[in-house]
Amino acid sequence: MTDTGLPVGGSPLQQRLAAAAVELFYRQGAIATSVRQITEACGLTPGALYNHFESKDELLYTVVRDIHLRLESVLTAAVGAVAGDPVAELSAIVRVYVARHSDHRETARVANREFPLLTGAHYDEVVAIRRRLRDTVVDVLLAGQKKQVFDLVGGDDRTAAVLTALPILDMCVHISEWFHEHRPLSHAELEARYVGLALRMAGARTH
Amino acid sequence: MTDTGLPVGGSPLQQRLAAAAVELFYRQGAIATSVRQITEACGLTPGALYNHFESKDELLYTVVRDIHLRLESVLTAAVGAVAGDPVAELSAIVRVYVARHSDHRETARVANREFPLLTGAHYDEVVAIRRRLRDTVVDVLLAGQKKQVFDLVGGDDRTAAVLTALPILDMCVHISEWFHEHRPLSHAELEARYVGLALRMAGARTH
DNA sequence: CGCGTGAATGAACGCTTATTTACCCATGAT
DNA sequence: ATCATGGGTAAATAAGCGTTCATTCACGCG
Repeated sequence: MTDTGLPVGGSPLQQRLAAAAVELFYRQGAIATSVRQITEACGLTPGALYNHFESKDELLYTVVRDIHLRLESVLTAAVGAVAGDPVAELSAIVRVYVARHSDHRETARVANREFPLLTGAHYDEVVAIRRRLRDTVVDVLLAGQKKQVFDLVGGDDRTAAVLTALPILDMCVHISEWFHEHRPLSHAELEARYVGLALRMAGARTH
Repeated sequence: MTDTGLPVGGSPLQQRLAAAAVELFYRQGAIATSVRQITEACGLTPGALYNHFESKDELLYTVVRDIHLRLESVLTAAVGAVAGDPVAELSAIVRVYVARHSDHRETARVANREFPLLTGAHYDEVVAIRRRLRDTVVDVLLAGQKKQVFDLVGGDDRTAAVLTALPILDMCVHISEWFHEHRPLSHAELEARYVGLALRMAGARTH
């Protein structure tokens, strides 16, 4: 199963347009990318886009939402596979995030940088997904704290868990900002190191 | 000494224009902000901007560069004040970063989000500052590793130090993305928790 | 064969953009 | 008193934007 991290729904041409849009959004941002550029990348003229998407905004929404949903689906699968063991759950979360933000950093970066451009219900929907993603980590940390396998900085309340979850996610998400293929580091090794960092941040008991 | 984190050089009107630009760039991004909006915020018409800046691009460059230089100056002062003690140096770095990215998060966010828009020599100059900022952290980690007060994840080479410095900076920098005043947390407490996290990540010996 | 349909086209729309230009007016110096 | 100048304005410019429109083209079905 090859997983490019790109949106998968819709007709073949919708997929090609979405892929071209992601590529361009990644390189120059969504605002600076014109409908002309997107369609030209598919060998079409501007008007053709409107046979497949309602507007440029709806294309952006589709792309950003699908990337988020895809991450969520991969994440819940990975966490579910080791349910009940907070250390394993946190490790799985970090591995998924690192993989997606180094391997598919174009899509990841587009989703994270451009989602604030969405408006109204579209924005709310994506923000809700992001909150669910964050809460997944918070819940794992709280469960680990309760089982005394974690020792969070700043106490054992929810605030402490949030203020540990956010930095963990921040450091993983922003791999996509600096990761370049020429770095002499395999993805597996990067995952291992970040898992180590996250476990330290959570105060995981070393045994 | 009130420090807004805003650019300070230039004539009074240049400062007002720069401050208005930062405010607008923060809320809607530099590309989506028009010269009209910037000058209107100062009670002027668009053409007036060109009496004080060569172009919109040069205004962006000035703003972004000055914010970076200001952070660098504050940072080197804070590190220099505790030179020789890696734990204190790392703590000072994190405190400066947390303070600037929660207290002055408008300027911080503008600098971090918009700097890729710069081109040519302007871009190179800002990237050079950012590299110096990063290397400051790397050097502190390496010094601490050598003195055996740190125990880095992944060994004691420079790669291990870089791969610890980047996550530490990432988590600090991106406070500006989620920090809102209504969070029930004082800046001092946020600093303390982030210092705790960073020391854990560096494997600081607890004594 | 002829028709319906989905999809692409090229041209135009109305609007906004950054920037330039010509002009005007106050201030301060000679 | 005169003049230069810095800094403002309104207006013009050229380009680009997202989007719409009438038209055409190619294809599958009765």
